[in-house]
Amino acid sequence: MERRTRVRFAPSPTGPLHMGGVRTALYNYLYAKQRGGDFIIRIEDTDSHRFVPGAEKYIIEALNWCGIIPDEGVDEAGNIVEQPSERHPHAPYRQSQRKPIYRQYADQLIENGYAYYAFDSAESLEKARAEAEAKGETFIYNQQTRMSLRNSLTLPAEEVKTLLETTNDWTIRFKMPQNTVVKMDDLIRGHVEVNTDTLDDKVLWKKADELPTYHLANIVDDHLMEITEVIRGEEWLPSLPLHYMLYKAFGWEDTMPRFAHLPLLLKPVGNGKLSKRDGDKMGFPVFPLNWTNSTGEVYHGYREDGYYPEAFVNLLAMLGWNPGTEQELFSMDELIKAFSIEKVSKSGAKFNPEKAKWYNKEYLRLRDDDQLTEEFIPILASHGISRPKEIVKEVVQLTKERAIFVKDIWTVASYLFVSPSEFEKYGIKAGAAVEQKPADPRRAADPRAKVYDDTVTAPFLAKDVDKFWKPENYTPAQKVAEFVSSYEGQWKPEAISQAIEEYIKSNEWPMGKVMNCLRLALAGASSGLGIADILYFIGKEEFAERVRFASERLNG
RNA sequence: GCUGGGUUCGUAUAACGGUUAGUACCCAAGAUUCUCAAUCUUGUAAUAGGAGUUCGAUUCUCCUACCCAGUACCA
Repeated sequence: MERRTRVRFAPSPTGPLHMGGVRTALYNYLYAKQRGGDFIIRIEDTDSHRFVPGAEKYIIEALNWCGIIPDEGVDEAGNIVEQPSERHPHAPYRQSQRKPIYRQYADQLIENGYAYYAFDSAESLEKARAEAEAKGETFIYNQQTRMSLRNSLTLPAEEVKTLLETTNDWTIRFKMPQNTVVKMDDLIRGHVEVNTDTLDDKVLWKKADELPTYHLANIVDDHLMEITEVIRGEEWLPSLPLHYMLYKAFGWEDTMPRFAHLPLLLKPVGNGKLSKRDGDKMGFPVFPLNWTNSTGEVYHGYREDGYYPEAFVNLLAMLGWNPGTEQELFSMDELIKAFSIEKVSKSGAKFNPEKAKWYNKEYLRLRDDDQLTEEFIPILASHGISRPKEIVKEVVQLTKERAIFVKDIWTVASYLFVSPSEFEKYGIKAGAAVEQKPADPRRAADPRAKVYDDTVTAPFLAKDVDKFWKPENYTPAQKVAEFVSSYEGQWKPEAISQAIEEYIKSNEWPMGKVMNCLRLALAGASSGLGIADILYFIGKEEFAERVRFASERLNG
């Protein structure tokens, strides 16, 4: 009979969830939702030493921000469920609180000869490893070595009994069978075979803290929670044979979940997987949300950097998966429809921060103007500026195509609100909007490029001053300012633009140079919005005033 | 080292034995515009190497190289 699809995301609360983890959660979620199944959250905190306060909350909040809402394991208030209920029948969902469950399963394995007690001290094993390494070998606790170590297979039954009763640091190990080929199937990688001789006798349970290790807890919980597919990171692939053997040892082969091992997320340049350090070093977030570690260091999050959750989810979905069509923009609902685990690629995906920005740009364009305006007003306020909504909306409509993030609208339009004469007061840098382009690493910088000192001409951009603030340009520009002051036509950008152009043409001035010179006076740099657009927003008086200020500052 | 996984333009990927090897990001050029941005058009650029199987291999097999993961009483 067909079982209801149930998948789980099982993070360990050892720190903030990074984007690779979010992607794993996302794929699980998409898989479940497509099949009308359940997406479950389970916290794997069997290692108390690595517990990090706040990590669990962070994980839930991050998933929530992304719109990845668990069906089971997390309650409405965003807490891990501790008491069973109709909706959360398998509570608690935190492994540390499921402590009483596991021991019986470890015992069952011992009774049936699939596991044994091991009394070797951590020190003695470490010593054995060091000795093997000195000889250029690797020490493995397996069928070859276990008969010469201290465990219930080698010690007399009496002694085992005494040790179990009197000592406190023994473990239960899986008795990996000899020379057996484990045949496994992975939804992404296909058929994989491994000989058990290359595997070791993994610790399943530790007396010292009365807790199972990952392997035991994971299999037991997946079984009890009726998980049908395990979708997890590639780093687990080497453990898959052990997990297969465990299902077999428990006699749960009939309900064993199917497995899918996801490729890793790699750093944008160089080799290796994406790590938390990479992001801040290369200027992109690695985490969904900001995270402050115990030493007060802050790691950037996509949310705080201005990404829309829809864009973040979309870009994550496309990292290692594609629909086989040329569609790139997907809403969550579209992802749920289109997703297929078979189309997940096998190889690791290098993360491309430029493409990430592109996604956000696309989502920003898709935004409704009113909504975008609401999002921009607080940013404007944070720069000390308040304007009526209708005005802000017009600015937003005019500039949104130049922005990747909502906050960019400020960078691109700040001079519509603030005169260059007050740039310093508001912390505005002329030409900031065009200066952010990163250099192409494939192209060497031109050594002949002229270097300008912006501090000399501030708030006006030095290289533009050098190029456009010349008598043959600013004399006409000043005339245009006079013309504008007496302009009585329709107050629409198109009409204003037409009038100014006609005026310049009638005087046979060079259009481009005069316009750029004007823009320098109005915006502090020769790049930016159209002159008529600027005038439309700042008004005639301000227009004249800015030209006067520029003349005063730059002439002579 | 050993075991497992992987390898198509710089990046993400498409082509599941037959294509002029496609698309997107990036980059460049042109068009447009008062500049920049946007937009449109065009362009640069890839099957890691070597053997085989086949009428034909990006695709199947093997070898080599390189990359990644695992190799804990961590997950």
